Formats: sequence, structure tokens, C-alpha cells
Amino acid sequence: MSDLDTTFTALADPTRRAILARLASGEATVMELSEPFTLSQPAISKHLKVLQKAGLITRSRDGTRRPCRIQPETLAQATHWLEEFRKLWDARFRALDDLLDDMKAGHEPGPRDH
Amino acid sequence: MSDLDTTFTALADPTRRAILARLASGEATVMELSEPFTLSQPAISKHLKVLQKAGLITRSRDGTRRPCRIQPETLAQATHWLEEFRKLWDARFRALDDLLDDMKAGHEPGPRDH
DNA sequence: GACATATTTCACCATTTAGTTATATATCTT
DNA sequence: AAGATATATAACTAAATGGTGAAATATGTC
Repeated sequence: MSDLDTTFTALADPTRRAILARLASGEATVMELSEPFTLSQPAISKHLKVLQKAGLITRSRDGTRRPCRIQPETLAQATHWLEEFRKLWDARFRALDDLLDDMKAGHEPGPRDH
Repeated sequence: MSDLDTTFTALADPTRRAILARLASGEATVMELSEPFTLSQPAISKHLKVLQKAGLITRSRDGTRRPCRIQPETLAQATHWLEEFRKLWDARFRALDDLLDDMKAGHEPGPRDH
């Protein structure tokens, strides 16, 4: 499974997005992360494992606690894909606009000067 | 299932991302989209249905063909979520940096003036 | 109307996912 | 060493996913 696959899969779940949003405002333990949800604690642990495998969070040890924090690089990768995609898409539409301009201007499609 | 759920789920599959990338350079039929893959054609139809349900593509009719094209608004929504998330994340780190600066400057954490 | 082509739908299968409860492990406290 | 707390793992279940081949549907053509 590619990096982007696991990243987008991880982001596809609302619980996991909520966990990430919570972590954006600082480190938190499993208990703290479980609190807002009706889910069982093992369910949250599972979600955390998915986020960790996707490289979206890292975990440390503090006594009996295993605090989580965000690892921003991986998200940057996903953003990058979307951004590249948008560029491709924009390029296509600039080309299409130019073509339409040309047709309107004089029925002679060719290179433009802007 | 929320919009973001279906969007990110759709983006989590490499075949579907490849289809989107192909569509970024212009409309294409199911046959054309199937061609690069070893998958059966019904498999591609399924992927297209997922993309359509997610609002990532639209479809029209041209004789017996059902050409697909990208619908950019939905992708913009996903990008927006990532962007908002990044802002939250950045804000946290600006706050943390300020705190560290304060500690270095004189052991008196408090509001800054920049 | 018969035929060919493009696409969808159907019935099925294997795998993965998200959840559960119960149990195990690890660490701190006494 | 015993007990308490935080977390992980195990065993299980129900539903979703991604694939298949075979058949149905829709449209254009002869």
C-alpha cells in the first residue's frame, strides 16, 4: 500500500480526523482522546494505530501514558498530491480558455502572447 | 457518511487517483479509462461510481458512451480541510515558539508584541 | 429488426474495517 | 509484592470493499 493510500485511508474516518484536529492543539493521551467519543478505549487505540502506521502521529512514553503528537510531514505529502493535481487541472483549463479565445478572435487556433 | 469521508475514501484508492489524474487532462470514456489497467471493465465502472458518488466526477452521454469529466468543487473541499488543519497546527507552533522565546528572554511568559 | 459496441448490473467471493468485550501488559505507588 | 491506572492485545462479529465472470441494457448502424 502506497503512502498516499494509507494517508487518505486514515483521513477518511471522521473519528480519526477529529483526533488529528484535537492533536493540532497539543499532545494528548489515549484517555484524553477517548473522552469526547462514545467509543470504547480499545476502539480509540485502534484508530491511533492506523494514524501511527500512516505516519500522521508519533507516540512517546510518560509513565503509564502513551501521549500522541502530530507528525506533520505526512500530511504535507497528501497536500502536495492535491496541489499537483490542481495544477494539472488548472493547466488544462488555461489551455481550454486560450482555445476558446482564439476561436472567438479569428478562427485561427495558435500560440497566444499573454 | 460525510462529504469529507466519501471524498477521502475515494482518494484512498490508487486506481481512482490514476483515473482522476487522467481526467485532469480531459474528458474520457470508460473504455479509454480502462485501457491502462489490467482490471476488468466492470471494475472500472465500480470505481467510477465511487468517484461520482463522491462528487469528484460527472458523466454525460455521447451515443453509447458515457464520458467522464472532473468536478473540481469537491476536491476543493478536501483541500480546504487540510488547509484549515494546517492553520490550526501552525498557530500552535507559533504559540510554542513564542513561549520558548519568552523563556529564553527572561523567565516571564506573557503576551508578545509582534 | 438484427447486430455490434459501450456500459451497467447481478451474483458471488475474499479481504479489510470498525466495532465490541474480556484479558494481558506495563508502569507507578504504597 | 500488591494494587491501581493507562494502554494494548486477543477473539470475535457485522458490514464494507474490491475484485471476478455472466447477463442485461442502451444506443448506433446495416
